[in-house]
Amino acid sequence: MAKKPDNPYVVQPVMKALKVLELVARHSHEIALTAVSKELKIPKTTTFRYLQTLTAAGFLDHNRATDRYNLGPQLRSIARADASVSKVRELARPAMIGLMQEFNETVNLAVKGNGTIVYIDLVEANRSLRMQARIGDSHPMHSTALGKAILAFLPDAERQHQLDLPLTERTGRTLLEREEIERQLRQVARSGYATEMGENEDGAMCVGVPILDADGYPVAALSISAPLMRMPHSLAAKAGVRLREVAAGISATLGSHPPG
Amino acid sequence: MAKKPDNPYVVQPVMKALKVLELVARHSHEIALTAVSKELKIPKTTTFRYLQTLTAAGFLDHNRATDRYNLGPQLRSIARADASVSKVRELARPAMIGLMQEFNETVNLAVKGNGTIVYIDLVEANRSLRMQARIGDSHPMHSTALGKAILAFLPDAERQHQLDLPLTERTGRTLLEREEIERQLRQVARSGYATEMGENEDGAMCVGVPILDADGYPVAALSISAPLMRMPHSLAAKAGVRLREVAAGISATLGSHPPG
DNA sequence: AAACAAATTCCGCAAGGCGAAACGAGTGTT
DNA sequence: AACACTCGTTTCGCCTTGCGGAATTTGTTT
Repeated sequence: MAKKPDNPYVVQPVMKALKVLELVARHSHEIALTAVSKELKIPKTTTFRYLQTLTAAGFLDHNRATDRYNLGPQLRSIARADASVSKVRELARPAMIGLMQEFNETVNLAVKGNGTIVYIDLVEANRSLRMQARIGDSHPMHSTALGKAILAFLPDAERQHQLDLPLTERTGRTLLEREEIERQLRQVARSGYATEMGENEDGAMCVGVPILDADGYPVAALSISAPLMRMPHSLAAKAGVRLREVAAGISATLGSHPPG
Repeated sequence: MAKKPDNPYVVQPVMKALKVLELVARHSHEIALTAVSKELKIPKTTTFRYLQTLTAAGFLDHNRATDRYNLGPQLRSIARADASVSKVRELARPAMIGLMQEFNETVNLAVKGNGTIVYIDLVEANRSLRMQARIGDSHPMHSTALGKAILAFLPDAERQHQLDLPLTERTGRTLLEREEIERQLRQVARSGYATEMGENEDGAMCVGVPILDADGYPVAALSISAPLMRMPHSLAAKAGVRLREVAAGISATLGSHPPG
């Protein structure tokens, strides 16, 4: 009876719904219920339910006028985000290695999550006292140089929205006053780089800059992190300037694609 | 008990599995079973099954080494195909309108399906006797100018594979001999355009040219179709030359993106 | 080696997915 | 205008099969 007895853990409704999703996607054009049902040999009622579910989840789009389905915003959004992350990571990696060698400190790459930044790559300095992050970790925006760099270049509305979220206190130095944060962000927008001194992790500091896409939107951020003791303000400023240059190069390459 | 009683036709396992897919995708990095389970408040066993299913369908990828999951090839493939189709359609539309006005005949745009071509756009001439295709229709490759244009520029291995499939006889004039078809395709490769005279639909003809991506792969084809009586060989040749120019422009714009 | 954590397997229950059939809306045909 | 047809939607009762707690295995850390 089972059509795919390969893996006993395969959930049939899910598998069949994915086949529906795939068929719709591969059709290159909106397709109707009956056509899907016939093509996949799945009873009309069942197909109907899957299409409804996929649509409710945003993976498909239901054209009321023609009663047909095609790819939905959710899938496109996921694909776009994934492509963006891959591309940034790929473009940034060589530059990150260069920066690591230049400063002999850990270099981090992160993208914007929801109220947080998520590390998507990092190149660690070969020192015994190293920094903490792991790929996939997420930290608050307001307590990291990576987050501040992104916040400073976000469209006003979105920045306000982010700052409206509750701000967690990571260390005694974490900035929590709205006024203070906004003042710093304006400064970041002017100088082009953000610094953070023990605001996210005691004894650690970070200098970060945004990476902008063709529309000037901060899709990611690049940073150098170090123990506070190894990175005085003067060196941090120097790092900020270098980061700004490097990030500008990456942004330019990203932006060379005319927006879709 | 039901979490989303909105739509009574929503299939819960499918919906929850899609949430899992979305979470993994949004995580920007590979994620482990337990993390997904905790995040979505879905029992570990169930989450496990969904991850297995999504992986079996190719939507996720399971990293055996780290026992973590991330986006799979299927999703990327769907996204790529979709983006490609959208982009070609968008780029080609103005040119298609121009061609329609120039020749006062229907202009068609199609992509490669599996052994077939699929119409993804068309601009119809305002004449009483018009051609037949509708967006989403698919026709055999070997019996259409669109298909021949694509076949002629396919890598050898793939072209052979396509021609190995059974060739349906659409009209009395449809080419069915392997030798004859291959000879024509070589001619198409030389001249840069393909013609078809009553081989797909009695009384109708078509002139088609390929649209190539940055790698020279024929992702789509552009054609002008007309009743045989209105388009003698001499005019068809003229149309072929124009189509070649127009398609070259579209191909160039497509190719301006360095490959990912 | 023990202790822990995470992934996989097992199993019985009943939630809920399935699909035949009926219904209704829309379209085209005579 | 009435009819026939197709396609999408809804209903309903059967019973498959998905669910999740718990046990087991795997592999990682102290």
